[in-house]
Amino acid sequence: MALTHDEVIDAAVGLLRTHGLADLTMRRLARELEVQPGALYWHVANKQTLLVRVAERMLADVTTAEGSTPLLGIRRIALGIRAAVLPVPDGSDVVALGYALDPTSVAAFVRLRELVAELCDSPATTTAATDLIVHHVLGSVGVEQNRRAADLPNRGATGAFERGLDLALTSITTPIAQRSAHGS
Amino acid sequence: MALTHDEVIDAAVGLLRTHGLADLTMRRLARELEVQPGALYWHVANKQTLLVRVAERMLADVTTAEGSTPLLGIRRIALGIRAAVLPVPDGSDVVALGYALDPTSVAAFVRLRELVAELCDSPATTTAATDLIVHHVLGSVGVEQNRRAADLPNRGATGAFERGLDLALTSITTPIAQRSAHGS
DNA sequence: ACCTGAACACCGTTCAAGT
DNA sequence: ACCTGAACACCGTTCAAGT
Repeated sequence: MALTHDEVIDAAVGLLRTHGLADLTMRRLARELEVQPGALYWHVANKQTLLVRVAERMLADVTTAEGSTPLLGIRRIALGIRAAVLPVPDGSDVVALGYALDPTSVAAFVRLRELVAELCDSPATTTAATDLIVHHVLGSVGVEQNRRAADLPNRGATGAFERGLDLALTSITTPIAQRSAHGS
Repeated sequence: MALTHDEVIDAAVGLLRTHGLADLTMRRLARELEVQPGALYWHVANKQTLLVRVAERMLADVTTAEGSTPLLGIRRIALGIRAAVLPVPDGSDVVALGYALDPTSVAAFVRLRELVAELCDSPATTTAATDLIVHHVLGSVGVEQNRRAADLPNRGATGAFERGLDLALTSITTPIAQRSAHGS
């Protein structure tokens, strides 16, 4: 019975989850699915777009349920994304690629931006604030995952992440009144 | 005459600058230096540590000169890191790896943290704020570089980056008084 | 001390040809 | 429509052996 696109993506996520990016190869994936490597290219254009779909799938279950306030909703989604990506080796690299190439393909990112917009006074500020939060989430996870892969300690990473997130959130709720210096 | 460690790193930076990570291979590097691939392993332990040295070299010339105020100094270093990394394809990936594995190996990161510390009331806050800034810089550059590599537009990227940076800086100078909601 | 030669176990992608 | 077989042009790393 014929292979489907979804089976390919599911197998790719499984491979990433258990072995990391170094072992998520087209050839290994083909072996897992018991087809020849060339068969995959009927279902996906190339490895890059495969990875974008993998990112989508990884974040598909992040809850975007209504919260009491926009700020709490933002916080919950940020924590949700972190929780979804952290256990998947090299997950932050894959999701960062997806965010760069197609930020609207992930519901959690779209919902995050909507909630941020409720607290911002212009689309430009909304974009800047959303990016700040997403970069912090993916950057933090990336550091943790790179260190883990190199057998380095991650002491206090969760606390540091949450403190950084709160700083970012503080800046969104701070009126334009107290603005810091603008150089050059 | 014998190859030196520095010649290897310089050639690696050159390869990255002109062709990106996909073409920065140990074999290609060896060809460039007119040696056999195995020869490189006398000078570097493996590709991963080579990349960490490449990151160091990329940021070696970022100016950490004294500014009038800590805030302006932070801003200048952040812009300097961005300017150094942006023109090097996949530079943000390489530097992010370096920041994760050995954040003290880059003078610009160390100086950035010192300046942030002058505005923070605890080491924990200093860490969170420094990470927030670094993640924003590298995340922004990463998005731009991934999009460029995929022939996607980067309209208004510089402005969006600076707005995000200013949000992050605002949060540092905002007293603990006006703190945003803390959930769960 | 520094490098070559040669091997080992892999890659992503393409494409004629099969069913 | 979907896949095989086979090829093309590559990878990182190791290590005996040479100088």
